Amino acid sequence: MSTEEWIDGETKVLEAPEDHGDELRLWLRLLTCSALIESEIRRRLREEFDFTLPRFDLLAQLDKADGGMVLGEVSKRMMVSAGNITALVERLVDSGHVKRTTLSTDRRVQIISLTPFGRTAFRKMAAKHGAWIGSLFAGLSDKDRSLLMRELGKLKKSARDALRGAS
Amino acid sequence: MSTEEWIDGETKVLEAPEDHGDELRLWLRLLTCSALIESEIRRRLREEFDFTLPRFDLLAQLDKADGGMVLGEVSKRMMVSAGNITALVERLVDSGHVKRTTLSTDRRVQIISLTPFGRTAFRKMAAKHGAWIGSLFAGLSDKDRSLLMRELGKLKKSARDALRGAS
DNA sequence: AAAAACAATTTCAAGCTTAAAACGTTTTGC
DNA sequence: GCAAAACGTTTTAAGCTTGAAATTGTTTTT
Repeated sequence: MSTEEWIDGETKVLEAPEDHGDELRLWLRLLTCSALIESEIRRRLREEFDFTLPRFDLLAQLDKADGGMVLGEVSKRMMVSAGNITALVERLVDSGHVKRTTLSTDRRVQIISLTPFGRTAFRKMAAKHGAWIGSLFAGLSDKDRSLLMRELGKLKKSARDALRGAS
Repeated sequence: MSTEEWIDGETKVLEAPEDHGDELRLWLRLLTCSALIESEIRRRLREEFDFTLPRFDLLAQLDKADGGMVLGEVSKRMMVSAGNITALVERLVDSGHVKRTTLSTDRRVQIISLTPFGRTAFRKMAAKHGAWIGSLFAGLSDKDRSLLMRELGKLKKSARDALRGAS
């Protein structure tokens, strides 16, 4: 075996890893973690409160914002399409958790907010939700958590940067 | 302020952090990362191949398994309900990517596998898919990736352990 | 002030997802 | 051998999700 051949072999391994195997495995594991936790949260919300995760998420957005929120803002924060929000809000209004008003100065704009009933219901669920998440993450030390937080921050930035570049 | 009060205050902070704020922020960030990456992958699959992510994922499972796969196995590996698979497979059979056969020794069991067309189509998409993931993760160093992999491994274990304990 | 551009939301069609019930099929226990 | 339990899959009803087209309302141009 000549030196050239050997170096070429190494070079290929080092400089042309075009299969992205590491990244794919990492992505798959990230997805597994999300799916595992998310499906458990969905199950418990349904069993204990007869509620769905999208409904809970929307209420959570409204609980953070006082004075209500414009539909478009809800859509952006929840990272779902605008059309999605329409039906979701419709059902939450029906069930009495949310009320909607049209902005008087711009009649295109819908503002939604929690009803007192909605706020009470949300607070009750949120307390349990926090405990569930707590128990699912209980196997991680403080160090693990802060490490994970930091690394996910880097990933978020990496993905956002890639999106900016692509669009 | 008495010593008792002061210690009690500290103790509360150290031993009774019942709001789970850290864990919730971590969970939210994990979700943000998944959603960001997943929606981009969905978008590109649709734009470049007119394909959906669930269809791609199912093909990926079949590509890994040679000799086909039992429906129940597909369902478990994809972490989706059995009823979901039925319609998904139906559409993939219609589009010619997948073929299905009934196991002769147990007529309850359906085995599905890639058609040659399906395999070709999948391989083409998978190559692109790998590159997309690669670019979305490009901002992470090797060190970051291995760290993230390890920490997500711990999270996976933590969540699974919590699930075992709860059920 | 028309006309055109832009904006926020809704509607629509298609597909995904779930839990629960139903349907055949196979295995188990007696 | 046969009833009952277990199993793998499909069906069903309800809700979620999307992108694109349509609707309605506002602002900008001309």
